[in-house]
Amino acid sequence: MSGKRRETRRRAITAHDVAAMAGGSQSAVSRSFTPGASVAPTTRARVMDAAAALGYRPNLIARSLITRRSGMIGVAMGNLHNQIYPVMLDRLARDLAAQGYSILLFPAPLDGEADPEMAQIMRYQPDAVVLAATSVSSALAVECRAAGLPVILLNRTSLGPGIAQVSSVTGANMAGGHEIGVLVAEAGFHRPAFLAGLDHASTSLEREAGFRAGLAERGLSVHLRANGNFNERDTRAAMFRLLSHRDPPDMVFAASDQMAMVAMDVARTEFGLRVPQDLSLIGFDDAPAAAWPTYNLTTYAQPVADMVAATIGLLMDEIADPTSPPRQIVLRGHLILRGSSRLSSTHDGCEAL
Amino acid sequence: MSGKRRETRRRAITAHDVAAMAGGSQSAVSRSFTPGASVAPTTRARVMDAAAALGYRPNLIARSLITRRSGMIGVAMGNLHNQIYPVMLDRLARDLAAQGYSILLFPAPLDGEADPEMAQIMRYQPDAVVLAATSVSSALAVECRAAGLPVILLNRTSLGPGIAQVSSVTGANMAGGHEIGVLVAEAGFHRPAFLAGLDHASTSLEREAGFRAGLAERGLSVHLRANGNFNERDTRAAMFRLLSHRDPPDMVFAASDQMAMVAMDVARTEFGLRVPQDLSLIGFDDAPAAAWPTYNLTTYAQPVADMVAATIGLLMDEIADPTSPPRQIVLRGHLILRGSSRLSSTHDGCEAL
DNA sequence: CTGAAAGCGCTTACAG
DNA sequence: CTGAAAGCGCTTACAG
Repeated sequence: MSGKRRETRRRAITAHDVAAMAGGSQSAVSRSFTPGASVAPTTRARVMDAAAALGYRPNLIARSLITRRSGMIGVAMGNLHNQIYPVMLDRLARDLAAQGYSILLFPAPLDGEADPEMAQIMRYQPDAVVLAATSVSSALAVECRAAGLPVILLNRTSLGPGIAQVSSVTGANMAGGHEIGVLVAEAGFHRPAFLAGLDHASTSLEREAGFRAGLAERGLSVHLRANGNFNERDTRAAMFRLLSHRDPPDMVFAASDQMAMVAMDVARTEFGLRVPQDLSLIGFDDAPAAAWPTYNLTTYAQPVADMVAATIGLLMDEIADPTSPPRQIVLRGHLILRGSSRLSSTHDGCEAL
Repeated sequence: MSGKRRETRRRAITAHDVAAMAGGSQSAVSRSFTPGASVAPTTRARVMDAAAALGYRPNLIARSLITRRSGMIGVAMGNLHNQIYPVMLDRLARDLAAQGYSILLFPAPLDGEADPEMAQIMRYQPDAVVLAATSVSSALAVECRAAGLPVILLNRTSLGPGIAQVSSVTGANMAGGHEIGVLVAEAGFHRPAFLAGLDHASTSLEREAGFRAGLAERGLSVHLRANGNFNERDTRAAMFRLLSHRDPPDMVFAASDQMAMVAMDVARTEFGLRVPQDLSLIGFDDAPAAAWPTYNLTTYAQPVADMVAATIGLLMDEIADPTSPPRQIVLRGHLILRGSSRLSSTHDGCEAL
């Protein structure tokens, strides 16, 4: 009768089955599962009993076709090897689950264009999209938003045209870099170096800009600069160049903890330097390993929990009203002074920025 | 006319719109997007032109309702703080994407029961489920499989009843532990300790069993044992207990690299021990940080790429034919001798196991 | 409070 | 090769 393919995947239990068992209509079953719908309590009870007996749960795919709400949030994430991202993803997934949303994960390339794959994700009709990867173009983000699909950039901002047209949540990259720059200058360093990430990444650019501004305020400037590009290989090479320089740096500020840790390994192992006696190192993020005694890394801690909370807040607002104006949220973190740097904590921060 | 709610989310472009523009039926549009469907090349060309002009892409939610294939794979993952899991997830996501599948991510609790949340995921009708967390019960896995939903356990096996009813992919935990046990005994250690993970986790149990067997073959046994439970706090406490013992271990084999690294930090920082002169440390996984010079950790490398490939292979087989018998795949890795342990590499492996 | 009916956007026999 | 029609499993006006 039902000329099924040879698969034995048994036909799923539907609302009709429950209706038959409970002695009601399919509509009644649907209403019983809809909070606030008008059903007699006795009817709902009968339906729920039947549903429990049959193991019925409404099919969310079918529901989303009619409600135009999938309950899924597309998340694009590139560099899962940088500890801070799994930490964010974990938090995001748990907090979204608490609100009844699920994550459709989209692995973005580390470099290059991710837009085609991104378009594929949209075919699943996510209720919103979180972009925590640099490889999805700002242009696409702007386009999504124009089409009424909420987009939140997490730990990045949009550069270029349309910059203010899409929402973002970031740590205080500029302020953090600035605070570090000021402290470094005040601590008496003379040859500060910046270990940059990818040059098109807002995180790296903003941290560098803040760092340079902070140094400049105290009459210092970046002595050396090299690109680690947020990956291990380039970071190692960059550190080799910096430390092989005829006039090597006395401190290195890395655009991420992940790079700072690789930098420390190179300094210690390949150049026999003591940290912080011979070289001070500072990172950014407060990745879990930064606190491990072996690294004991001075770093500007990003407020991950707050960032995720803000992301979800924006998400919910924009889902509720797609016309709500985009917002750029910048959340202050705090500097954590650890043993990898000779720095005093006397500085009182820089509220001015 | 179309009494939309106040949201301005503009009506999506559908196959009807494309049909109207291309001058054909909605069926023709659908066929044009279905590889191998019978459409005249000229018709398909007209449709594709119109689709491109309108920016149309078939709605996968609607498609999956009728095809009963969602193209989504549910992935339950618990401990994203253990580096090996993000690495696996990244690989899994990229390899699945290459086959046209997307990941619906489900953050499993680190301990306790994840079954209710798991049931929620199933409402999205995933084509299969990958469980890489210990908190989803084997009972649920068996149940899914009975219902025709393919389930693959990744980096864990099913314990208890129904053990052979669900597919799994693991590294050679037993063989790896065994190889380490034999080498440790041959290297002349006298007081080996085992730093265990969660006692209900198959990974920890199998690695321990192998280790004990290897030691026993050479007339040695585990001198001390403590539970780190795969988290930092318990691991630190466990190491304090082991190293404070009146007769402390001369080597520690940890059930994961993540624990081994915490153990190394405690040994060095809190007890002033030199590694490996005063204490040898061995881990399991070959997490990225294990190779970093600071840790330079001897470890049994899990073949992550192979494990992911095998998982996808099983997935595809079981999706194609849900009646195909479950398989348990165990993939050999290899021991990587690094500086954290005094071990010789003369041992020739243990093919017998 | 309830059921019959329309419809979400597709795929797929079915009959030309 | 093509179009009209049924139907995937739901939600939601609509009329009782």
